[in-house]
Amino acid sequence: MSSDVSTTRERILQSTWSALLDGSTPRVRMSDIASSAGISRQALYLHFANRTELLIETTHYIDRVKDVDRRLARSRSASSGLERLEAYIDAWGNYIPEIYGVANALMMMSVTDDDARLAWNGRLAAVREGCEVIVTTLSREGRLSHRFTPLEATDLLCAHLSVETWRYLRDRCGWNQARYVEVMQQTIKTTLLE
Amino acid sequence: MSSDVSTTRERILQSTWSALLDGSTPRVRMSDIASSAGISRQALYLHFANRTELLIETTHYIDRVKDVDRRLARSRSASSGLERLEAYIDAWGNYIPEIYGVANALMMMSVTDDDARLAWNGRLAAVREGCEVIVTTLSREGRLSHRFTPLEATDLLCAHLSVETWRYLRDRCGWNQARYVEVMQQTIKTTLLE
DNA sequence: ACCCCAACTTGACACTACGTCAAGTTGACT
DNA sequence: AGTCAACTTGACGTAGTGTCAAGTTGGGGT
Repeated sequence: MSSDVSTTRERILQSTWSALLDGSTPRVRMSDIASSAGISRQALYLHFANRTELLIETTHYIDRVKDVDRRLARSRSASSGLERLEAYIDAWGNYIPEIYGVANALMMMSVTDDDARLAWNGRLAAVREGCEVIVTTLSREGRLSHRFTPLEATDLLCAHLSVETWRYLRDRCGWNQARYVEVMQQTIKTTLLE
Repeated sequence: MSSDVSTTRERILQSTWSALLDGSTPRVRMSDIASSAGISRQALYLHFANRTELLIETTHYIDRVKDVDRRLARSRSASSGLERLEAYIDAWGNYIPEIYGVANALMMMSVTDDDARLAWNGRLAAVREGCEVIVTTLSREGRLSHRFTPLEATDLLCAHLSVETWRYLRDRCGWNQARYVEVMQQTIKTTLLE
């Protein structure tokens, strides 16, 4: 029945998330996810058309479970540009660890799979939109550095807050999450503000 | 004869480089490289043990052809930390476009292939060593920001100069190479210096 | 009590790309 | 004329994705 379907579906999504969460596994296969969800590999395809769709649905699952909207709400509702910036860095910077595994898998699929590329571009566009609002607010308040155009400032903010930069400092350099956010707060403000 | 061997080998390395240089190709296959070098796919394995070895040898080929040592010499020979930093950002920032294709291919192989991972880690270690010298010099001169430890400053410098950040600003945001270097010069100095 | 149907299972297969193996061919040098 | 290194062709093994076909199973409706 339909409640069974949704239960299995949730179990698959949860398994996908878990499998990708601990970056230890180099490449999570469909069969890994299936056995971890307690079903056969072929049964995955009764719920998701292919690996890309499964990954995309998993990002939506994480957004729902971790309530990404609530996290970002504080930034949107802040009055000053500076408060918005600080809230955004905090919210997004602390959200990256949650979606990193799936994001990374999607990024790698983007090389060969158009759907994966589109989906990942969509996620980036959403982050960029958030950055754009902040930069516009800062610009209007005259707090934006004169060294960049608002467009460049948005690009730079996105680059600082990219998953790749997070991975570099966390994985490769061994920073802890709190220090990562702290340094990003400092660095981005030093870079972007007048 | 041996001069033929070296000619074929060079032709393979050149083909690999060219094929990876225009990021348009999603994933360059061994057969692509072979036909572009005018030999059979199997003949590649007479010159290189596997795809990873071919990629690693291609990075060395590029280093040789583009004379990476000469490019970095100006940074090493500069007297002040600031001059070293500026020369390094210029040299490395303008070297990234040359090795990006191969670097990216190596990074992607690193997920599944240990040799690729080791080789890429080695390249990063070399860059990091360069960054470390600069940060140490700046620190000794008292010009380093008090916001970070020298270790953190080195990490941040590496992150700013990472291939990933270059790709983000160049590919995704469409920056031109000159502006990328210019903004990196500004941003890194604003971030790291007292 | 019976049947049905959706969710699942098992097993087989096509596809791609890497890497290997074996049996030629070719051409320059001795 | 013969040898050897560089190359060719063709076949095969492997891993992982995705597809197909033929069962099995258990809960619900009649």
